[in-house]
Amino acid sequence: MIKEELLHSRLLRESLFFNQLSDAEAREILAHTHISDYQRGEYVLTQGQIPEFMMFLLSGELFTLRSTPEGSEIIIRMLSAGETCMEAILFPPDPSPIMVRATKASKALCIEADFITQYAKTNHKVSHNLLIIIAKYYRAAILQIDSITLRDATYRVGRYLLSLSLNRGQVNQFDLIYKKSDIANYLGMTPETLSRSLKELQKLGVKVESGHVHLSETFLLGEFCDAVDKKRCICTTSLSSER
Amino acid sequence: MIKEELLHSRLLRESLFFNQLSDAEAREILAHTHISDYQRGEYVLTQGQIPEFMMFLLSGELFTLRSTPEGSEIIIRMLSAGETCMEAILFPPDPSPIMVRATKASKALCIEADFITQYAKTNHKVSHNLLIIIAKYYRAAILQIDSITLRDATYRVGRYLLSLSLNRGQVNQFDLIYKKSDIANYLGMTPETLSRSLKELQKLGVKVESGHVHLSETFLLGEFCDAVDKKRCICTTSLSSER
DNA sequence: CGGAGGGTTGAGATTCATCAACGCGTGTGG
DNA sequence: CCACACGCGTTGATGAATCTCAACCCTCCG
Repeated sequence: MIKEELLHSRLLRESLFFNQLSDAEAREILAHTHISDYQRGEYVLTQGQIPEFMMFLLSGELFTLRSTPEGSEIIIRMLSAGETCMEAILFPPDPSPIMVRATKASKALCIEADFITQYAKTNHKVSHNLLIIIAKYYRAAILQIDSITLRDATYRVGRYLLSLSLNRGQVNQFDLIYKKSDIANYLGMTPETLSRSLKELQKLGVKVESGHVHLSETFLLGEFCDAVDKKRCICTTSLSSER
Repeated sequence: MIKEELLHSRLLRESLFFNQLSDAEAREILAHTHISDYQRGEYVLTQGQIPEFMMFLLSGELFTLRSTPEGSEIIIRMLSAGETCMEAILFPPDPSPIMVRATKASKALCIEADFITQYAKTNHKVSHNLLIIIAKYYRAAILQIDSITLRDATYRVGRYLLSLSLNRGQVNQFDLIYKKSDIANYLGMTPETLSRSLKELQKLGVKVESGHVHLSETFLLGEFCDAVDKKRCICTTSLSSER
C-alpha cells in the first residue's frame, strides 16, 4: 500500500513533522490520514473555514495567503513538498484567518484535525515537533514584518536572494522556483517593483537571467549580510538544512 | 513567601500559560523561577542573545521589537501583566531574532529556559498551553502582515481601535493604554501619520481626546467590521476574553 | 500565425515619511 | 511663583518610494 511506502520515504523521515517519530508512531498517524489531489488554482481551505485536516504536502506547491474583500491578497508562506500547514489553526480549532491554495497540481496527506489535537496531548514528540514548526513560522513572520516596515524594496529582494542561497547550503547560484509575481507579492511589493529592484541589485553583483540567479562573492559577503546573517554564515553547516 | 501568593493570584490562574495547571504543577514551575525587576528602558533580551529564561510579566509593560543596525525599530508585541514572551525562541533555543525592552518599570517572573523545554516534554498541559500561545502570536503576526501590506494607514488604525473595543468586551469607549508614538510604530507608521489617520476617522464616528476613545455605533458596525470581525461580533461573549 | 501569460519599461499619481515649527502639559530649579 | 526645558503630539510643506496604468516584449503553444 502506498502509505507503507510513504512511511519509509525520505520526504516523511526528514520532515519536521515526522522528525524523531518511531515507525509505530508514524504508522498510527498515517492511519488517520487520506491522500488528496488538488488541481492548480484549487482552494484547500478558505478564509473563515474551520479546518478538518492538517496538511502534509507530498508534491506540488501550496500557498498560504490572506485576502481582502476587494480581492487583493498577500502570500504568507510558499510551501514545497515535505512541509505542513494549518497546524497553527488547530490550537485551538478556530475559523481560519488565512486560506490555502494549490498553485500547481498537488498531492497532500490530510491528517485528521481531531486526531492530531488529541494525539498531541499524549505524544510528546508530536507536540514538540508542532511547537518547533509553529515557532519557526512565527519567527519567519516576524522577519517578514521587520523587512516590510523597516527596509526598502531593493533590500528585501537582496535579503530574499541571500536567504535562498543560505537555505540551499550557501551556493552562489540557483533557480527561482516560484513565479516572479508571486515572489513580489510574498515580499510585499508589485511585480514592477521587483523587476526594478533586481535591476538595481545588478550593480551590487547579482545576475538574473530567466529565473536563474548568480550571486557574486562580494554580494554574498556584502552589506546585506548583516549581523544575524553573518552568524548564520559562520555556522552554515549546522544551519543549511534549516528553514 | 511571595511565590505562594502568586500561585493563587488571578493573574497566574487566568493566564494562558498557567491555564488548567494544578497547584502542584504550577508550584513545580514556580520552583524554577525568580522574580526580576526592570527599569523603564532596560533591555530584558537583546537581538542575537540566546535566552536563558522565559518571561511571565507580573506588572509593568514589555515590548518585543526588532531593530535595524541603523537604529530604527518595529514593535512586534506590546505585553501587559499576565502575558509571556520568549517562548517561541525556546523551540529550539536559538539566538533571538528580536529584543525585549521594558517600557515601564516592570516586574517579571523569569522561568528557566532549560527547565521549561524539559518540562514541556513530560507535561502535556504545558506543551499544549505553549502551542496555543505561540499559535496565537503567529496568527496575530499574519494579521499584522496583512494589514501593513494590504490596507492603508487609516484602515489599520480603525481596525486597531475596533480590536481594542472587542478585546475589552465590545465596549464603545476605552483608554489608549500605550503612547501614541508606540501605537504608530506597532501599526507600521509614523506618529504623524497616526495623528492624521485619527483625524480622518473622526468623520467616520471616532472621537479621541487625550488618550480616551469613543466609538459610535455606526463605526462599530461599519465598513471596518469585515467578514471575520463580524463573525467575532456575533459570538462576542465567547471571544471577549480572547487575544 | 496568432493569442495568452508573464515580465519589463516608462510616465504619472499617490501615499506616506521626513523635516520643521508649534502648542500644550508637566516637572524643575531659581 | 514664575521661567524654562522637555516630552509628546499636532500641523503644514516638501520629497521620496512605490503603486498604478499603459504599452511593449518575449516565449510558449495551439
